Amino acid sequence: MTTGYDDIPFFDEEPAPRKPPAAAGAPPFVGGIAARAMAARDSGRRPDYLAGLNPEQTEAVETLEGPVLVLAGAGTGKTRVLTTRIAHILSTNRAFPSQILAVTFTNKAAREMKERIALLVGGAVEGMPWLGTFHSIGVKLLRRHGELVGLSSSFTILDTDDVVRLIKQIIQAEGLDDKRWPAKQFAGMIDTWKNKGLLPADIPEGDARAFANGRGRELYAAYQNRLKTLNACDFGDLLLHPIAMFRQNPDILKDYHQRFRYILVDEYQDTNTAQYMWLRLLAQRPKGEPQNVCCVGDDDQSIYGWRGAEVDNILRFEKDFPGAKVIKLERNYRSTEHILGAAAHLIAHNEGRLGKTLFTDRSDPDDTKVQVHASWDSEEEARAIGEEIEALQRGDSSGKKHNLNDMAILVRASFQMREFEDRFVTLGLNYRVIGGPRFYERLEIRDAMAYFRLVCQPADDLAFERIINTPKRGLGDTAVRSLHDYARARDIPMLAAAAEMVETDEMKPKPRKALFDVVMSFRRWQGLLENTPHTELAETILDESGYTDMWKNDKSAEAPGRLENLKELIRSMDSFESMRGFLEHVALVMDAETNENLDAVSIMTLHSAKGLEFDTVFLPGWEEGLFPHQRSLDESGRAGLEEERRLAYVGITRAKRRCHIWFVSNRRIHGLWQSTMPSRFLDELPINHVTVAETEQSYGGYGRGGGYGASRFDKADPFANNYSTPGWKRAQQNRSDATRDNWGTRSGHAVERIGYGESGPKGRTIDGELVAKSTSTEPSKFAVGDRVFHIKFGNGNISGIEGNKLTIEFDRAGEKRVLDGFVERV
DNA sequence: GCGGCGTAGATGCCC
DNA sequence: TCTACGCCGC
Repeated sequence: MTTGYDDIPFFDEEPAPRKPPAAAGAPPFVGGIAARAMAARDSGRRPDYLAGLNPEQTEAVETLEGPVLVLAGAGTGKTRVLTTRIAHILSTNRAFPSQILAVTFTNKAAREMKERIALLVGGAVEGMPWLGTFHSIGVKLLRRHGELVGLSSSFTILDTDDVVRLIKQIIQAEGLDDKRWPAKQFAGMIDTWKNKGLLPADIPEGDARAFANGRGRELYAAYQNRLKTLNACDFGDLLLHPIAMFRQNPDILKDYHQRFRYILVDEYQDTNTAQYMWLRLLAQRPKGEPQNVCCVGDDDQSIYGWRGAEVDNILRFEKDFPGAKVIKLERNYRSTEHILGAAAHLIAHNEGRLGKTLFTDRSDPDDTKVQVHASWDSEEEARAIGEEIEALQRGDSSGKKHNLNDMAILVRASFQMREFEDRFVTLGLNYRVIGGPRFYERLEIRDAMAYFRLVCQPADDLAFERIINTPKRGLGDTAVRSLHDYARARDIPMLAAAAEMVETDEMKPKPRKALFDVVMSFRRWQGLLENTPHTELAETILDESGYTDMWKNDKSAEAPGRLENLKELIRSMDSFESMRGFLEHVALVMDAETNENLDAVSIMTLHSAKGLEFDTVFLPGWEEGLFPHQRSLDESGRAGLEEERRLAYVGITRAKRRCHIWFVSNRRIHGLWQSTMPSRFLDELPINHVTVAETEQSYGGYGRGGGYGASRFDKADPFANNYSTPGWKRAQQNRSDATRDNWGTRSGHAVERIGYGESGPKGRTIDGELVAKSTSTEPSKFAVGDRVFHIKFGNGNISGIEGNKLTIEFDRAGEKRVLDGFVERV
């Protein structure tokens, strides 16, 4: 039994776990859990949290010593194992929460794990300081030890947009043509190198030569230097700097070795080389000491090879960690036999697997086979899926009505979404789109953040350049260029240069005055940083800088929404302790809240569907070229095909009860109609778990065999229908044009765009929800002055009505514009 | 400082 | 075919 781990010396700022006044030699307590666990043990009962685990899961939870690889198939209770394992470590007093390193890939996963652990151990564990994404843990390490790699603790995290702008500057500064050598492309190259853990000195000759006439390495080095002077990091650095820091400072690494008694990694199949190196460093232990590393993953769900993930990491685990125990979780708790059978048969076509086969022992009387459907073109596909959804909504064969929330359309590529959006808007069917640009990528949010960044981090030149003339202050290109030159010549940040320059007469009086005002403002705000509440400061900054006024004076349609977003930004700062903490959050976390009260079909890519599950899943677009995607095949050959197949596997295994696969004969690609072949994956589905849906449409007869030969799902007989005539197509076109002007016919039809910032293809964003523009002229069922209730904002009074959009003064949340469908009269 | 026009590019989007 | 972006002209 361990004792005394609370006196590890090196984290002064972090309160050591409280040590209860226990008798000498007694184990430390973690809240009341230990007591409960011991009581359970002493009474001969297993602790509650172990109840209900199957034997493999139990083994994965209880094998705490030594390296463990848990191969957890889709729907086999992976998260449960991870969280229970942590709960088990905690409640048996093997470690304090702060001694467990648990890494996830997404903030969402981290959040969910925290919540579930809290549930398991009765909420008695205050947080888990080292549970987070690779990147957020990287930030934490760098805030502590950044000076060892040349970063002060206030460093900024740049997002891809900042990075591209910075690289562009460097390319230009090097006298290169930034059109011939696009910054975006080079940013991508740097990202690839960093994923592999390569610093400028390490990159392969060929790579170095490939860009800017052989100056790739030089530019990469210049970029890294520039980051250092900016006191900034890109995402890759959040992994690479800690690696360098650990390598150069073995004593610090050793401290962390002592600290982290247990290491857990989720989604191990998605780790890239840099993450692997990072993990190896932290997982090292002196000979004879157990490496308590537990990696959880599924090689069959590795779908991020294109962004540097190395499936090899998981395939090689037993070699990397000698003596590793491999536990397979194959008992599936999610899907029906037919769905699992279809998925298993498909994925069996991949080579180089560790080999798992999912099974379920729950038989389901109305287990339906996976259904394959054919449509003539993508428009008909959207229509057919829409009908299927509405049918389920009305009630299935047994009369059961289904919620839209239990259905999802999972596409291979985001352009496929549009067709569904168009269709659902005309149907008035609620949907939500998940993915795409994020809240923090909105223009106004980025501007505001630039102000905050510069206040917290005066060396942040990128932020400075972003806002120096926003709002317009008459500090245009000329002024910025001379500031830039001045700063470069003296090797000081631009804000500092500005402060100096206003003391000289290098500038004309007008810009000089403007610049002087800016400099003084920033001085003032910096002075307020320490002892003003940060939300108040944020508001002050946006008001005094004239930024709020800029949007207030803006007459464009987006302006009110942007002001609303700024308010939302400030509101969301409330839950953070400081402005710095908030900045970090926004840099790392980009989640948008979903409105769970809205019943809506989810539309998302297969990639973003990983980890989710739905009763009914629609998988459209199973055609050669789209799925598997041609580019994947071209770029990565067989490996690419296998990754595509894993993607198909992920798609099918998202379904709990019903899985509908669709393919079309004609799809518009880059604007051109092309006739398409059914995906080879269709032929890889087992006939005994799949049915070919009889076509409901007038379109007659795919699957008649013959013709093109190879596939069971052969192309439709082009003469069996009249949809291919130019006239028909024109009619279709007219129809969709007409609907485009009049979509949102059903008042209150709600569309939620999660993660989408700027207005989507249509409509506008009101309070984060993209709302179909309604041309409805029917009188509102509400009247000005009505007292209403909104699930998120509470009670309020209607102060204005415009179609189906209400302006409401909420008692607590202030003025909001919401759709009438979201409120009810009280 | 904007709007109009021409051009390139058009998987995936985590942190 | 659609779009996003950069450049140019006012």
